[in-house]
Amino acid sequence: MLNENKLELIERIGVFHEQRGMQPLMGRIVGLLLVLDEAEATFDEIVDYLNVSKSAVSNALNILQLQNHIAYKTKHGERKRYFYITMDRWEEALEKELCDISEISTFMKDVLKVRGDVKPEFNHHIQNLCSFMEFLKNKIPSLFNEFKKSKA
Amino acid sequence: MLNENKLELIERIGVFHEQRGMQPLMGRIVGLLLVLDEAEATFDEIVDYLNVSKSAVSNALNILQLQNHIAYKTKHGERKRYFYITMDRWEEALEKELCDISEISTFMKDVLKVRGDVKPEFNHHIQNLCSFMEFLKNKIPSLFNEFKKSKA
DNA sequence: CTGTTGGTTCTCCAAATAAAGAACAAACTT
DNA sequence: AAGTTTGTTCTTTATTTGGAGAACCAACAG
Repeated sequence: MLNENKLELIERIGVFHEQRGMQPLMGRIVGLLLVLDEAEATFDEIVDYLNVSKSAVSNALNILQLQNHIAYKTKHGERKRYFYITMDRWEEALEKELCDISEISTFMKDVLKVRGDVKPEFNHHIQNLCSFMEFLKNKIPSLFNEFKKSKA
Repeated sequence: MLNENKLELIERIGVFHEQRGMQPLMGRIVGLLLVLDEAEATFDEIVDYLNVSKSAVSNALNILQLQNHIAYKTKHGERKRYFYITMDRWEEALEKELCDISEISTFMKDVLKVRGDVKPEFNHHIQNLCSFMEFLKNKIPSLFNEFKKSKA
């Protein structure tokens, strides 16, 4: 059993991810795998800790794997899968998030294409937003670099 | 009536926002207000263009206003409201989005608090993620500045 | 005060989601 | 070959969501 702190934190993490489009159980599994000291759990452990059905866990784990949020390893002599969060790739995940946002500019460009010139100021704001998105996207790698340097 | 291009673009914009947690009609209204040459529409126009019920529009418009995505103005001698996207504040909106993401670090810090030291490497990755989030958050204002300078 | 315009609120319903549970299957054990 | 472990898949079900439609209301017009 998990203590109250951990349980509550799992729920918070669950809700956070839920609000970004994950289905509820997926977010909770992410929370669980973050909170467990060993940072991993088997299928059955997940079922027990979160008190949900096997089918729900099976489904959630598969989606999480497809989205590269988790992976699993096996241990010698065991058939069980040990699922864990691919924390070593947080940069990738975060970069994806950021690029995701800057996807706004792809459709904003299309907005500009279909808009007439009745509201030049409005159009100009859209232009600016697009430009900034470009700017930001290009900037991301150097942000990571700069960060790494500041750590060294 | 809107042409095929605009209609399709409205749907794309709708889906984009839907995936980030807006209810369907809200996203479509945002699309409509972006795509219309006048960049504004009355309540009834929205009902007609999108072919939905007044109740749905009323509800969606209220939420969009609460979230500061849209606003309305009135015109002399008319009672009608002209709703429009507050495009002049795209920086604010974007900054909010970015801060929203970096909210990850608030619960990641709590994760570190409850985690033991069994997996120091895992913990270290979390540390790094948190640090980068801080770094990014602090960097946002100077990114806007740098962008403005590059435009001038 | 009666009708009209512009919008809101309330009740109901259809569709989508997400999970339960049971049956199933593959791989390994004995 | 009979059972166990480790999941998966399929069917059913409870809950949530999102929008329709009608009744309602406030402001103004004649």
